[in-house]
Amino acid sequence: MTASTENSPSDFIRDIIAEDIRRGKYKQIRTRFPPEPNGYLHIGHAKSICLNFGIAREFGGICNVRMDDTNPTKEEAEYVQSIMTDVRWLVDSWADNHIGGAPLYASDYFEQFYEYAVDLVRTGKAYVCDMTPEETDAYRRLGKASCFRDRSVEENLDLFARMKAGEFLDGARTLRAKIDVNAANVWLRDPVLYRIRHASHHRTGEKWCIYPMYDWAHTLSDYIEGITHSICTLEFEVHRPLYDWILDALEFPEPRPHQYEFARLNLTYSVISKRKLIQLVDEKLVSGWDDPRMVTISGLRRRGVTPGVLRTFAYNIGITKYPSMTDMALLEHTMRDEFNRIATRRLAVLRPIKIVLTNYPEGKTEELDAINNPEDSDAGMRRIPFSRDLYIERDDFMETPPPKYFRLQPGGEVRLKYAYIIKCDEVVKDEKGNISELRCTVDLDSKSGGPTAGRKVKGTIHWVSASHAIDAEVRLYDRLFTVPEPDASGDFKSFINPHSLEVVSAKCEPALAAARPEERYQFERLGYFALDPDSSREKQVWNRTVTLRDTWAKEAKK
RNA sequence: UACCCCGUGGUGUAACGGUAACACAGCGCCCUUUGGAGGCGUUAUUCUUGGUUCGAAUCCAAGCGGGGUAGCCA
Repeated sequence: MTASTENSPSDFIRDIIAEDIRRGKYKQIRTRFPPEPNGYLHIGHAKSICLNFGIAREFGGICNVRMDDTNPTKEEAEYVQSIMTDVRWLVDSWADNHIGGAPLYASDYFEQFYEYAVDLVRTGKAYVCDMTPEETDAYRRLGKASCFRDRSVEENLDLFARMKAGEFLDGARTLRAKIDVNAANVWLRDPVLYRIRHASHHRTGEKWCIYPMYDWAHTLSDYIEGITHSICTLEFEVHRPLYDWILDALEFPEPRPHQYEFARLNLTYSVISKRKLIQLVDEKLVSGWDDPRMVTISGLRRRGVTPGVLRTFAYNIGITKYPSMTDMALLEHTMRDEFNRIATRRLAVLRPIKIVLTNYPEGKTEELDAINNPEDSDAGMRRIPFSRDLYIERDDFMETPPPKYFRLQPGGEVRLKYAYIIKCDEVVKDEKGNISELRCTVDLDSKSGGPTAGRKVKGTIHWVSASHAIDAEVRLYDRLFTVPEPDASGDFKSFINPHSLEVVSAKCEPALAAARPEERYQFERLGYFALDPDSSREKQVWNRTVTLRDTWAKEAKK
């Protein structure tokens, strides 16, 4: 039994919040999820969403979704759409009443950011700097003051206004905070607050040609929105003194927001960084952002992963400051655990081999009872047609089996799930020596519920009636990479798993014709499957979300 | 190099000064009309060394190891 999201999570951030509440520091908790709209959301974002929305719902607060759109050269409206789709899908009924009116945009605060910047200049806490980017870097590394550091307030005010008015070229000047050029923390060495970019912004168009930097925009956005706990990943840890400096410099009253950092998610057999995901898409190594092998939220969704799985996974991995590497097996376990409870069982044969039951009447069809979900008595029963000609899984027959193989073999018996015990009498081969069909006899008394139904037969296999089966395309997905840490050494793309997708033509039991995209299915003995959006009325397309645990595969390897 | 952060079984986490717990993975057994699920069992000098304390995974110091930052990206 795995802990579910109903258990209240506990971590160092929630401890701090609980203490803040106990001391009455804030009237209401307000968190935020601040993606930059320059790519699709991935499973690492899912961790952050579960954290921020989880806190909002546990502490009766609100979580804002805010587009951090301060760099017009990288951001696109297309991404805003995909981000909101993913957030809403993940948050759904779990916490949708804790969403703070969505989405918000940092770009909506550009005017306020500018006014605050003017305040800063006026109080002598910021100045316009004419150095080139290279000079700025060099001086910062040396802890040397810019030669423009001591400009008068009047000159700074004038220059900043003219920056805004568009009088200067890209990169010609910046507005910098006047803090401490010698500070041990480089983010305090007079960081840039504004840069000049004559570029069209996806929302403000041509209105601005100066754009705020992350620290300035983010801190002020948090303050403007009344964020209480601004939670980000570890790489922003060294920015925290700047975050606090800005709040101090503007003399904002309490209650102020506070920044806390946690470790981002690392997952074995995958790459999570946006930069690498975009490479996979651009170089056509996957079919797109929503390729079911991608750890994007859209990819996982298409693969068949549910919001509940992602939430439980987030709960299972916890929140810490230790940069850990989570085993993909934990994600897979979370899927199996959830799907085992909810998935509807069906029979499907992925790689069919035909069998003929020589002593079963030609033209006869029986309807056999089958259980929809042994883990859920409310799921009920269905009937499966049975006849003389069947398909079974190619893997479920071996001419010369290894020890402990207890499926079908020449002269051997096996039980057909929900049906009869059969015995293989003859292996029919084509001219090339490939098996074309197996001829078997049925123990007609051994039907489930029949006189010899209790006979001990070691193996039970799935099957489907040949004349009743429906055809479907099944996409068998596996891990995208062959090594646990694809980006640990060298080029991650050289570790792509060539077998991460295999497409087969399957034979499915007729009940599957009524399958619904939102429902999860277990193809018995094979794995969990979900309908792909590529499905049409004529032809279903199934995605394998994850296989069942397979202890035989392990045994066979020995 | 400087500064910051982090070190608990193979992995991820818990234990909040009172004598190491849970999950995953692995291994073994039982059960099974899914080789699934389930059940039972099994695996630990808490990085090191000092210190504080009746008592330290927990507090302090140093060392070692790992990560992050040093864009006019976020």
